[in-house]
Amino acid sequence: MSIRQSLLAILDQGPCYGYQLRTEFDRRTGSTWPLNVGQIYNTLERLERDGLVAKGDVDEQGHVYWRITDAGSAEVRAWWSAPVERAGTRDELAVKLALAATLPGIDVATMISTQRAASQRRFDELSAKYVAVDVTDPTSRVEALPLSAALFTAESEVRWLGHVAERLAAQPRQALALELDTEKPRRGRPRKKSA
Amino acid sequence: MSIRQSLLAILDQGPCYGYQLRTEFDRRTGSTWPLNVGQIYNTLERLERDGLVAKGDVDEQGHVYWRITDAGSAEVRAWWSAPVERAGTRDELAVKLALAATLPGIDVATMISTQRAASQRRFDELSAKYVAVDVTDPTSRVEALPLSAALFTAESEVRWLGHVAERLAAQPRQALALELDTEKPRRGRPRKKSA
DNA sequence: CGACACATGTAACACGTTACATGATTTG
DNA sequence: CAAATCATGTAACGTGTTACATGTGTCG
Repeated sequence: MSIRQSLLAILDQGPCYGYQLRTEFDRRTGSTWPLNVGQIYNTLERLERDGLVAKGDVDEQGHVYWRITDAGSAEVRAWWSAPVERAGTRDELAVKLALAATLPGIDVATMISTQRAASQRRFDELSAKYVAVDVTDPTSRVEALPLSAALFTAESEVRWLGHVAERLAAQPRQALALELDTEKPRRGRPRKKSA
Repeated sequence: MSIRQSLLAILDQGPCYGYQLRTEFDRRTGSTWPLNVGQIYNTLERLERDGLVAKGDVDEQGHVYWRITDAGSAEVRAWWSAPVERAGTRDELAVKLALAATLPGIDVATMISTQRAASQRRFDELSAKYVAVDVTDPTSRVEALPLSAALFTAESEVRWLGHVAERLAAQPRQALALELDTEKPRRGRPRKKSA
């Protein structure tokens, strides 16, 4: 959903052709999340299908311009004014840890420390890059934003893993482990729970 | 990729039938990320296609059991031993903010404070739930893990937004804004950059 | 000429998501 | 019987991702 919205937001500034959209997206995100050019054309077609953009003129140089529709602009306005919702988003690490903690026979402690080391390493790398940002260079300045996002995420991950490790260590080994439920439930409507 | 791996990890404990996998996933994740039952059967077919699971016996009650293959087990082992990679992951909020900061005419400050308020609200809600966890209740205990993950994420988000707001406030208004590049580049090989 | 960047597109596929169809079984 | 749960599946669709085909124009 992120690419759709991004292209739409850029097109809301004025008509663009496909390749240009890639360029614009790239310079505005510090080339942090490279975008395959083909993806642009796919997405534009889908946006057109949904009535959010329209295929416009072709200029002397053969560039195919796309312009946003009113419906598209409305969607962009909605995007800017509404916060990004995180509820319900499956986070691979969280899922993985939840399973590691509840499946019998998994060495959670090792898993956590491995992950923690990786996250810490990532944090260190990002940290080094972040302090190296040159505020006098526009390109570098733009990179700072995505960089800081990743940095905060990594830091939080490290702290969360620390927190979890602590909590888990305080509990009897495998206190959370749940065997597979081999008891075969009868089919049919279950008995009313006795209050 | 998260569902695939999850089902595989559960199946690595022993054969399960489809509906059971849903149940197992649910209880192990505190029903935090509800899984449509249909998804299970889809995913199982795809796992079978990839040779990671095999359709096994049907028991007296008509349950269709699936078992993991050696290749599947190997994949599970690999999953447990390797850290979750975050590099290259597009984060909608980060992308959105990067665009908000670099597209002219967007009120970044408002966007940030709206988002910050939403994230803070979410943090507060999760916080309340987290302190209400009853460690004596197995179900509640399991919920704590996903809850804490979301909690740390929300907290980090709030802090990041604060950080960004601060940095942005310290700069001249719209210092990052980049106009659409309307200069039409000639096609063809570009001139060598003059060092 | 050859390499390379600019530029547009297509086709296929991955995973995740939902809606729907179907039926068995049991409780109230 | 009706409602609810257990249980299996199918079909369609959404976004994102990649590989590939194709062509233009310029620089060295």
